Amino acid sequence: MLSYTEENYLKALLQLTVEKGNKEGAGTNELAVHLNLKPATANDMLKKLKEKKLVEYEKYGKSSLTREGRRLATDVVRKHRLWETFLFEKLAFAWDEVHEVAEQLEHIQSKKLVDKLDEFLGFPGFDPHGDVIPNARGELQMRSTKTLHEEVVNHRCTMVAVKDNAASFLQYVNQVGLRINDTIHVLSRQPYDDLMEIEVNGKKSSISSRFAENIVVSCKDCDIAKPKIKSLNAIK
Amino acid sequence: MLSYTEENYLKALLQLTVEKGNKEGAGTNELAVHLNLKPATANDMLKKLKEKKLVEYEKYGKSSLTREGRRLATDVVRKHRLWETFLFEKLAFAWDEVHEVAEQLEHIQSKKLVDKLDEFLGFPGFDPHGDVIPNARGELQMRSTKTLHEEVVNHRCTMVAVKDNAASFLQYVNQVGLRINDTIHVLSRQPYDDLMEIEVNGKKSSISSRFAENIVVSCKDCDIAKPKIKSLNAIK
DNA sequence: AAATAATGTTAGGCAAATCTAACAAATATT
DNA sequence: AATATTTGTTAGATTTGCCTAACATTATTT
Ligand SMILES: [Mn+2]
Ligand SMILES: [Mn+2]
Ligand SMILES: [Mn+2]
Ligand SMILES: [Mn+2]
Repeated sequence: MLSYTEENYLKALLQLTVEKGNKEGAGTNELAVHLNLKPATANDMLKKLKEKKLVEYEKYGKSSLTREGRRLATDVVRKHRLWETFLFEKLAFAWDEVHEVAEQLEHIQSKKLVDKLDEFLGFPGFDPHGDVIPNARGELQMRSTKTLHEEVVNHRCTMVAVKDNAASFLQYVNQVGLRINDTIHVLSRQPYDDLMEIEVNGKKSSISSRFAENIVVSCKDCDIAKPKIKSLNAIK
Repeated sequence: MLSYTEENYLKALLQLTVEKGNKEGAGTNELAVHLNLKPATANDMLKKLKEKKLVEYEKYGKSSLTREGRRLATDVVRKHRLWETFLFEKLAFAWDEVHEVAEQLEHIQSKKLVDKLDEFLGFPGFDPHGDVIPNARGELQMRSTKTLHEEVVNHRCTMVAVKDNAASFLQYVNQVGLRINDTIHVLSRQPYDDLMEIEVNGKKSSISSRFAENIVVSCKDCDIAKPKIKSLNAIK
């Protein structure tokens, strides 16, 4: 059985590696900053989790999760996102309020509770921020990581998720009138500072590059331009 | 802010005093047994909670909650019972499974969550075991503490709650076919060992005194016999 | 009243998770 | 290459919540 604290370290490592596509692993300081702790503390825990065979750690190297560590971390993420969905869908929390409470709820230990909750919510695929909810087998599907910042002028794309879950950013997104699944029309982009003008539901807004980098989108217009079939291992 | 552990001590004291009508307070050993800890540990915590003005404690004396301690403890009980109701009503948990999970959920800190949950459940008055759910102001109403064991032969009474929340007892109650709000007809009682014969929903069962002592009932037949109005402070 | 049993307290210790301060290694800058 | 900066490690200390073992007090029997 993992402690509340150990679960948080595993989750942090998952976010710092797999989710960010950072294949080499996370550094001790990086981990400490992410968890709001001192590097010395993170260092102790990395050694402890290595002992438990949940983390691969070598002195002065980058750390990453073992298969077992990743499984456990994914389960914490699954619980986090199911609870966020519950709070949002059933208890009418705003999307900028769910994360904080889910940080606590994700540590409740009861297989049955998670499965029943999943069922009660109708086996949702995504949480209120558009993030994929891992399935009961602990598998986490990856999704488009393309951001609005990379979108082409004149294309119409769909907002699928937000990258930053901080309440301040989410409230700002609300203010702009953007919601998951909305269609965004990119009207223009200033070459100097990448300031974009967009239109959503008939409303025009100017958004900074920092803002645009935190909106994950998918775009049919782009997909048509690219070849549809990525024939990996086609030969052989 | 209270720790998980401190909350458990306050809740234990509430259960050992107010709920059991034990006005003088609870002893250190008693508290330790209730929490599955050693007396030395409970002793440390009593001193700590006295410092925080949540508990009244004197060396070699009985301990009890201060007004503030009682308020906080009642809030934990409120959360526990709301979560039990959620698990039972919304997630289809059996009544013998809810307690264990609620022991964890009761420590989640979010005023908004509790209020929203209460609303979502339709402001329930009782949990799946028939226990009163304290209101949002932290007030806990008292209810009948009369047990089936004290019931009169030939009377018909209503099962309002169970005293023992252990899964083994609750499953036994299921087996007898008893549920909250069922009408119990007391058919007979053996003077030697108080073994009772009862009838519920057309089904007859023999129950031990130990069993009967853990079924809380209310009885119209008895209430009619007694005077209805208890004129406290009638004079003056 | 004395002996016994039950209950409660203290001292000292341990493990988990955190910190600070000093030091070491790796990386970046000049 | 030398220096400076960033990153990582170690040692030692602290807090919380728990324990055991010894001792003290209170309650119950005889
Ligand atoms: Mn979140
Ligand atoms: Mn989320
Ligand atoms: Mn319970
Ligand atoms: Mn209950």
